[in-house]
Amino acid sequence: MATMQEVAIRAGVSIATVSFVVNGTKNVSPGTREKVTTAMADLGFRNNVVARALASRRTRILALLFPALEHRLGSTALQFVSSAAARASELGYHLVLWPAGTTADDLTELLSGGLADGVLVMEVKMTDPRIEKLVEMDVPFLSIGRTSDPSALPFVDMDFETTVENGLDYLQGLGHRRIGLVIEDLEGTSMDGYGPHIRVERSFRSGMMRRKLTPVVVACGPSARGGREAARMLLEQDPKLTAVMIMKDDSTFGLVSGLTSAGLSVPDDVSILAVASSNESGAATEPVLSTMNAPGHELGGLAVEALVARLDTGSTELPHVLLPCVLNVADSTVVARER
Amino acid sequence: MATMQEVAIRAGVSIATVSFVVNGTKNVSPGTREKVTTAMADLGFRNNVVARALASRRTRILALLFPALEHRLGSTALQFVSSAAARASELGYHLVLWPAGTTADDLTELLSGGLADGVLVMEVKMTDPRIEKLVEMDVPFLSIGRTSDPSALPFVDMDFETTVENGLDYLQGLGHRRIGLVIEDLEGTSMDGYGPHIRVERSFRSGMMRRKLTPVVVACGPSARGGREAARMLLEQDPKLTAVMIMKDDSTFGLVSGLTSAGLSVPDDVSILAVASSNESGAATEPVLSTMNAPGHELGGLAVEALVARLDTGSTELPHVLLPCVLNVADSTVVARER
DNA sequence: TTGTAGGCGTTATCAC
DNA sequence: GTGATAACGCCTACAA
Repeated sequence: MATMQEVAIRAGVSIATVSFVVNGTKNVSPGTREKVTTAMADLGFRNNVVARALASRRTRILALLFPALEHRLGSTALQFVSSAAARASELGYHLVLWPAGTTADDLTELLSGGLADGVLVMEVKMTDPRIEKLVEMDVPFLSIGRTSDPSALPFVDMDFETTVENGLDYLQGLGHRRIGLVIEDLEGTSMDGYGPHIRVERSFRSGMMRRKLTPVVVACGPSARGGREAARMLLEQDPKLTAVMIMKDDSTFGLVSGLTSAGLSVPDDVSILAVASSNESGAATEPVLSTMNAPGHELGGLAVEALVARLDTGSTELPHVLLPCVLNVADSTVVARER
Repeated sequence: MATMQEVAIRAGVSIATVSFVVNGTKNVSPGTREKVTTAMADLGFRNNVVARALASRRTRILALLFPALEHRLGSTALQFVSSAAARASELGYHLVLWPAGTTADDLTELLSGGLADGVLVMEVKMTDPRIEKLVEMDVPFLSIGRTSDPSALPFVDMDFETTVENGLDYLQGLGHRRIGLVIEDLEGTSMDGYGPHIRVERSFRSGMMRRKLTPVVVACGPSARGGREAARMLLEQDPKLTAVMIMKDDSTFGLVSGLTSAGLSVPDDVSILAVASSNESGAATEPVLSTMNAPGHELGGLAVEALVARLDTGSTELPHVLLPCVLNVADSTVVARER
């Protein structure tokens, strides 16, 4: 790991010149450029990220905050991360994942050195201390998901309203009129107030009302057991239910098995539509689930693009990107049949 | 974000003194320490990580490389990451996840600046270019998992041999003699040659032989479909199978359903033992699976400890830590019944 | 116990 | 087109 100094000496030029060719900051005559590049190659020069960061106040590093570690990184989150990393790389940035707690303390510590040029925040809650901290510290950021009042903040997010609406349209088109919704039970957890569930429930209720239908909503505990319990509660509220939308991948199997245990067949008696899911998750169940796939891939790329645009161009406009899930019909949804 | 300089001025001391109290590098009289700390508090001083890194050639950052992004981060990997992050934090380090590709190129770029003091490598393959690169660059690292010849390298890993042995003991103790193994089919993928599957298969075969039993091994494709297919293949090889060990969480449900479709009941006809799994994964199936839980939590902590020990004490000894999975008996394993 | 001053490896502003 | 040369913010002998 040679330094610029060493390269400069070997190339017989000044250290400044080396810097110019490394960064393309200024015009350098083909001759000296040649000398410098071969010197770099000979010495195996690698620009020192830390020194560069100190001098230029930019690292070309993007930090992706995720309170990970509390629940598993689902396949949609992974899609998001991976496409974000890819896009960042294309744009000349590096993406690192920061397993920061939900609190904002140790976050401060790292950002204060300018270790990252910008920050992506995942798993945003309706009111999120991290966001507040970022605003306070004046660090360029972009959130995936929205706080309760996101109008003044840059974000990309799933368009839950449209997603639910499309889902209801689809199910209604199949003749379903008694439709239930299963969402995750996050009361009392650190994820209480988490946006998606709230937005989905709200959209579901209003969408059903608008259709003159009665919304049946159930909160679902963890894992398969939670799903089975949800099935029981759903049937308790409406024994004649013919369709269920569920936004909780790890409980979907339990839901199916709960319905089956109750003597109902999926999809013949009850259709199931998994929301904010993926083909991969859908394939894990039998029958293969019809899903509304989370646009994790697109959002990841868009998030990075928006953030980098802000960084590179200094553009100050606030990106507000909303993408709905896209319907993928498989084997768990069929035409409604009265019971 | 005040600088040390500013703090020094406000406290009426030299910048060096501030540095001493910040780092505890030297003794400082209670009086001046007091002045400095209040000055820091007043100004909201935050140590600049980048500057510190440049001057001291250490960042107190640990990079965790994972080729993530190719398959989802399972719950055991997550356990690992989260406990590693926690332990790092306790030891005064920060853990960042680096979604580096399997290749070693962009890895070089970041490490060359000394951005991370040390590196943890996950998902190590039998022969791994990243490891080679790290050795070449002389970056302190520790791998989770082993290359094919790890004797000269520091690692922590699951003890697959013991795990399989214990699993076989347990099943044999229940009277099972016709036991199958399902492992992931990684041929031709970038994970081909990946250690765990190879080690597990090897241990299984030799363990069965030693018991004078006939090993039945099946490679399993992705998702539930793969599991069903695996069930078919297993029964094809031995229709009288009474137990199956499976190391592939996302296909376990498919395995169960495949066996069920074949008219076999789990666990009455066939016991199932999920290896390198977790209670969480086990609960996602019906019946709840007996599992051999991956020691992800312990390994995460140990990995960080070992790496930090090497960093802080300059200790040069090579940690070779092996931990077996621990058996958790649930509802999918019962006494063998002849068919 | 505290202060002085010379780096750490780049970037960037001026001159030339 | 190139080359000095201050920063960047902190660490750390070495002095005092």
